[in-house]
Amino acid sequence: MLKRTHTCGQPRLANAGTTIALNGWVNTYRDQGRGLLFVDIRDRDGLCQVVFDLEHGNPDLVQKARALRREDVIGVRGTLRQRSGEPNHKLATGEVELAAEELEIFNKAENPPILPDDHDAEKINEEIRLKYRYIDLRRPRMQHILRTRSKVTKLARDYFAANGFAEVETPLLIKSTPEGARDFIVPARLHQGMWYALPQSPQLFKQILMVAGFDSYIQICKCLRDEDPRADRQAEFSQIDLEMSFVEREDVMTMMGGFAHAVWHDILGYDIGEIAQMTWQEAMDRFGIDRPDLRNPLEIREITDIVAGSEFQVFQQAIEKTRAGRAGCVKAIRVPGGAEKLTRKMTDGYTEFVKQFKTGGVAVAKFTAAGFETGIAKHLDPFKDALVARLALQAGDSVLIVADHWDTATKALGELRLKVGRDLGLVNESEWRFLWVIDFPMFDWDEDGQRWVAMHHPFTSPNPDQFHLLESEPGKCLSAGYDLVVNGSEIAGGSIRIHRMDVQEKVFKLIGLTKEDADAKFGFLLSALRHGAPPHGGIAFGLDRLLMHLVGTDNIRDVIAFPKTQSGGDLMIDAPGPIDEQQILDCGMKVTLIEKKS
RNA sequence: GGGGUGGUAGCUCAAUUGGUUAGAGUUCCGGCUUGUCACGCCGGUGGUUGCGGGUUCGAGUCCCGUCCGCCUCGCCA
Repeated sequence: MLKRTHTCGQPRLANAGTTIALNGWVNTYRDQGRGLLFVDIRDRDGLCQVVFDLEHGNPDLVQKARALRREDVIGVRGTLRQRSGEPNHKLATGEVELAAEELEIFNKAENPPILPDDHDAEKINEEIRLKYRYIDLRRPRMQHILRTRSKVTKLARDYFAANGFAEVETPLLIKSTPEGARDFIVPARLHQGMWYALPQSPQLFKQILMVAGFDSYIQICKCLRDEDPRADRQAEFSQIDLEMSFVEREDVMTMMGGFAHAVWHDILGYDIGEIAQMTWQEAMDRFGIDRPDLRNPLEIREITDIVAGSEFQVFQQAIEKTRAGRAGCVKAIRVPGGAEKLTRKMTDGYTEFVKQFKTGGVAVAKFTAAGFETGIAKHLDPFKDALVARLALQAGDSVLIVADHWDTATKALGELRLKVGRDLGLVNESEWRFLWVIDFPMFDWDEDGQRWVAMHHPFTSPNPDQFHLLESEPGKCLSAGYDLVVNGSEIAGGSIRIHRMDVQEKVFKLIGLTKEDADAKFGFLLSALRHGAPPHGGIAFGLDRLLMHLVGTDNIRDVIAFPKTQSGGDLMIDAPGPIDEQQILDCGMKVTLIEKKS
């Protein structure tokens, strides 16, 4: 085999005059006639121009090279020389070329269905790219992304190892849990009729590792949740998972903040500085979302108290609503200069937009020196002075108003704020705005189930000063959870855990888990808590989403080597697929599909 | 489970109101071409219009069903 002496991105003018060899794929070829042929050879780190000509090579060599086609795999040996033509400044190797003296064709390639060309890739149907993922991954962009991913995981191992963390693997075949996402399940052949579940996270195992005295644990692991994917969500995803003993909230946040700092510094050369903190309540009030994008200057203000006396039916009806113990509300966004910037077509679109969040629409009014104009102006005029003060209105602004249940209005305006910000170009895309969101509520009231559900997960501890609310007013009890948010995206989330059994039992009871159920599902955890559990807490960093930010993509499939589609399929290996009858029988089962109702 | 959108040559797209033999660029194949680098010039191959049914003298186009991709709501402790 003709082995390489360099990779294709390496040759420089300083190497000119030496004999080198390259291995790689034929990226393109440019045949200039019988005596001269250019071939760009590509490997993981770049392109280098190879020249076949009659001055350096013999006629047989040139003839052999003329048969080369895109994606053939070759080895070339020859003399590196300065280009006699113009240098190509688009290539790192653009000043030199390899004058070929020897060519080995390792493998002729069939005419490729797609080419590994970043220029084309944006246009190519993703379905085709996923089917031929081995060609798509040859693209420089994809090589860069997956190598960045590798750098990040190495950085994580180095950073946490330096801080005394031990990497411990937790099992993939575990037991189904009642709370949370739908589990992927696996039949247990040796226990016929019984099932394993694949882990949604190593949560309970890492807590038990704390009880087991490991003190500080890290794992870069796969997590599996059988729920519908999104652009930034896959059923199978990776996280950097850690847990620490003898710590309080700030200790975990400091440790993880340090990691985020290291990642942005080492990968992007960017100093993220001190990470700000904000309570969940403030985030919801000002931004309508628990992961605010602070690059967007628009803010939400509640005006329920101001318009409480309004005769406007929409306001009245909203205020009279109650749900989950919260009164309905009227909230507004001031859009600076909106009177001119927001067209009728846009504001009509906004009403359609918010309907998907189950609210009726958006009321719009312009504000001028003379007062409110258009839309619901006449309903706002009676409250003009108070509204001007509350919203800091200036002539030329617009106000967007939603009146509904508290959670509906908050969600609708939170999403609308993002959309208006994008539409008007208010977001500085080159900025990084990090934020810790803290003081989450322990529980959400589930209207359908008429019970409390854990907002984070049921092992999250209340904040130290909140224990007394656990039984008296669970709805007001704040947790010791924390989310790390960057540019409106949650990239890490965790909490201080409950380390005392009596507290854990109270929480289970609150979320409607009977003692028997709790013992059956989590008996091992309760037992562990009785046998010397240290105060502990942890956090998990979403590796895929982290990479999306670092490489600048809004498609999670771009940062996963072999991702799945929205229907959970792998188009390359054509999974999922059927299994042999015998495989089913081995598990003591037979399969009967329930017919879909039409 | 709901909403939206798309599927035509290997790839990216076009095709008027339902009307001739479904076109173009590119890949590929052949020829030409000694300084190109998204090389260039000439010629050629290439089609179950996702699949199944229906309406019609006639369907890529209209209707019904179905499969697949993407976006999204629900969901994601």
